[in-house]
Amino acid sequence: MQAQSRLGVSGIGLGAGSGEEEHEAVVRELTRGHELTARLRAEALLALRGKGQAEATATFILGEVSRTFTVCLSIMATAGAGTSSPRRPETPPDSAVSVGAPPLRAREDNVPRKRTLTSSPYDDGFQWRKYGQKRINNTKFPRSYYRCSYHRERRCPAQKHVQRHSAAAAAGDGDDVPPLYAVVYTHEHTCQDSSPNTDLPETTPDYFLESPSSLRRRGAQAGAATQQQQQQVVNARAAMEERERQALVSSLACVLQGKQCYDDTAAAAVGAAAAATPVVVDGGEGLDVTDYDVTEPMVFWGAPFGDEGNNSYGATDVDTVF
DNA sequence: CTGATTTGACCATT
DNA sequence: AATGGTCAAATCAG
Repeated sequence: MQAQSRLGVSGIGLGAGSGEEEHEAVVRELTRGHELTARLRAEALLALRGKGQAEATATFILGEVSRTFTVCLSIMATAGAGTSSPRRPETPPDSAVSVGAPPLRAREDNVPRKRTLTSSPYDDGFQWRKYGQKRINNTKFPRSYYRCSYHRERRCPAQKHVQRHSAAAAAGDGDDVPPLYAVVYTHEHTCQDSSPNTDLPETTPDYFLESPSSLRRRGAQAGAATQQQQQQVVNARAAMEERERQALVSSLACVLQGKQCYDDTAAAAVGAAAAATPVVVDGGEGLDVTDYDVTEPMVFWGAPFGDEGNNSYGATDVDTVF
């Protein structure tokens, strides 16, 4: 593919070019591979959506491939850190790049944010629920606001804002290049941290147990469910999710061992749980499928991005800067 | 019937 | 006042 020819011209052959050039070439090719893997992943997930084990297997394997690229890039970044010349930050794959343009001013709320540019903003391994959409000044496409689907029942604070990036799409290689979207993530997911209901307060507000629309509809009715009934619902959900998780673990164990898994129950559950359920392998070590997402290693959590510029993380960036 | 999405209104911040 | 972010009633979809 293109990568090979590029390797050739960049003189990465034995003894050719400086070490720094070689380093940059390797990073460039790894980045390219990472990017292509992300696109393949998006395509595969689209094609295999709802296909149960096949979907889970593809998710897992492509996640592993992606992770491999990530590890290599990480190693290369570490190796390159000692070089004398100042290195600009690695350019992550365009399928999930840290948005490089104008640094963002810290917000009052001090909420950690990360920005990515991706062609598959909805296949990030988490389940999201849209809660708003807004037209942003001087941009062609509206911005959509999403919250983690477990925002309510597990009080997961994760949010993301998705806005199509028109300039990047227009500058693409052709019609077959998928449009890019700027995604801003705020807060980390906590919905996978622990058993779902242990950290709920004794008096869990109705808000966290039932959907707003459902609450509204039932609000007029007299008999709201007792807290005990609500807790039973939470426990039941947690038990169901735990069963799904166990099924996913056993299925992925089959995959890891190169065996076909014929457990229908497991296979069925995998389809439902693959996207958002952390996988725990035998040693009890967390193996979160979502960690393999290309967005993870190339962006970071921490203090809000940047310390200057405007307060609208991405308003103008998305449509005009790229 | 229930959960998800849409969309205009409202609020907070600059 | 302008703008972005969120809320919540209305609506849609399975």
